[in-house]
Amino acid sequence: MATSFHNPSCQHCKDRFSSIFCKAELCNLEQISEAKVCSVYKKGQVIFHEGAYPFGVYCINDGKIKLSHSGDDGREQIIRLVKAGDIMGYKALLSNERYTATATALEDSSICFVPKDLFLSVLQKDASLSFEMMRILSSELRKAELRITHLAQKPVRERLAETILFIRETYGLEADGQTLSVRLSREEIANLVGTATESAIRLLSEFRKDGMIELEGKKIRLLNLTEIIRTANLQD
Amino acid sequence: MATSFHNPSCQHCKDRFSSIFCKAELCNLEQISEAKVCSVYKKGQVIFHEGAYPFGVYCINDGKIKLSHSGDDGREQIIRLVKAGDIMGYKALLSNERYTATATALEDSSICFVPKDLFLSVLQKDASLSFEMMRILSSELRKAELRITHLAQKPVRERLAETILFIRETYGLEADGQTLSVRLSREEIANLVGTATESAIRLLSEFRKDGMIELEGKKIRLLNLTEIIRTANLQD
DNA sequence: ATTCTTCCTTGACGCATGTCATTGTACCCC
DNA sequence: GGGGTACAATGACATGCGTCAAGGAAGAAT
Repeated sequence: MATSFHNPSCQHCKDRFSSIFCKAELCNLEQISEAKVCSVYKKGQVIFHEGAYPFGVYCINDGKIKLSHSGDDGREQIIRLVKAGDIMGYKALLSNERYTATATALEDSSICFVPKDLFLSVLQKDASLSFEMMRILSSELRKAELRITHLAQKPVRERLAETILFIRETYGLEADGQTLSVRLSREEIANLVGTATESAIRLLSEFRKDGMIELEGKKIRLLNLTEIIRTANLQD
Repeated sequence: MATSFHNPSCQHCKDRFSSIFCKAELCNLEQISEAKVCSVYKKGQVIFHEGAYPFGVYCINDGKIKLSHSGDDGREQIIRLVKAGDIMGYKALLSNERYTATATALEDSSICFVPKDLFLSVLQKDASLSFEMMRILSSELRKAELRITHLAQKPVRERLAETILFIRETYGLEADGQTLSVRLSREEIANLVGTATESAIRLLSEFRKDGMIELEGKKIRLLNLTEIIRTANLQD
C-alpha cells in the first residue's frame, strides 16, 4: 500500500515538483500545489492499471517508473520510461479514455497526484501551461514515430544499442560515470527493445565480448560509448 | 507546382475547412479563415519535406496524403494517412523543430495553409482550440503506442490485415461498399505495414486465395470482412 | 544452511521474413 | 507500334530471430 499524505509544505515535494507546472501562472501553480497528494510507491508497485479510468495526473518527485502495454498474448511492451520531473497519465485524461498502459515503479518512488477536475480547469485558463502540455505531447509523438520506423526497419542488434543509449539519456549514470543508474531485468530490456528475452541476453553477451559493455548482475557499465553509438547506427 | 490561390470566399474550402477549427471561437475562426491560403497539389506532389522548417499548419479540404519518414537506409516508413478534415504539420510547429516526416499527396488534393504566427497566437488565446489540439495529439500518441506494441509483437500477416482495416477506417470504401477508396502501390502498403514489398505481395496473394480479398491492379476489394478482422487478431 | 523461486545463460532447432534475381504486366511517351 | 519505365508477381535462398528446453546462478524465505 502506498503511504498517502497530503503535504503542501513538504520541501522535498516542492523542490522537485514536476517541471511542467513551473510553466503555469503562479496562482495556478499554488492551487495545484495545495491540492496535490503525494504518495510513496514501493518498487514493483503499480500506480495505475491499463483499462482503468483516470482520475488525475501523476507527477514524479523522485524515482523511476515504466509505462507498459500488455500485448494480446500477454507479453509486455514498455512504452516509456518516466523520471523525476516528468508527468504521466495525461494522455488518457486528455483524450478522455481509459489508461492504455500500466505504470509500475522500477524503484521506490515519490509521486504526486493532481485531481482531474483541477488539472483540466487550470488547463482551460492557463495558456502557457496548455502550450507546455502540447509541447510535451508533440515531443512524445515525435519519439514514438521514430520508434515505429526503427522497429520496422532496424535489426535487433541496432535497437538494443539504441535502447542502452536511451536508458542512459533518461536515467543517466552513477557516480563512476559508466554504470547505468537503473536496474532492469533482462526481460524488461527485451520488452523495451521489442524482442525476445533470450535474444536480448545473447546480444548483451556479444556486446560484452566486443568490449562495449560490462555486465554484473543487473548492473550494466558502458565501456566504449563510441562503439555503442556506432552499433546503434543512428542517423536522425 | 501547386496552383496557389488565396480564396476566403471559396465555398468548397469553407465547407470542408478542417474540422478542428470548428472548435475555435467564432472570431478566431474568421481570422484564420481569412488568412489561410488554399492550394491544389497533384498526385505525387510533396507538400512539405522531412528536415525543412515549418512555417504553418496544413488543413486538408479534400484529398488524401501520406506522411512518411525516410529511414536510414532510404526505406520509407509511412507514419500516418491524412484525410479531408485533418490537419498536419502541427507536431513540428508545436515542438519547434523541423519536420520529421514528408507529406506527399496520394491523389490530387486541396489543402489550406495557415501561417505559423497566426496559428500560435490563436492557440494562445483560444482555450477550446488548444484543448482540441491536445485531444488530437493524445489520440495520435495513443495510436502510435499501440502500433509500437503491434510492430514488436505481431507477425506480418496479422499486421497486414490490420493495415487493410486501418485503410478502410481512414479512407472508407467506394460506392460498391467493398473496394478501398484509395490506390496504394504494393510498396506503399508494405511501408505502412512495416515489411518488405515482396512479403506484402505474397501475403496479399494468400488473402486472395483464402477468399478474404479480391485484387485488380491497385484496387483491393474486401470480400470477407469478418475473416480479415479475425486475421488481424485485435484485442485492444 | 537449505529449500524455493526467480532470473540469467546457453544450446539446438525451425520458421518467418528479408534479399536477390527473373519474368510478366500495365501504362506512358514519342 | 515500339520501346521504355515502373510496378507486380513468384521462385530460390539465406538468415535473423523466436521458441523450446535444460542447466546454472543468485537472492529470498523458512
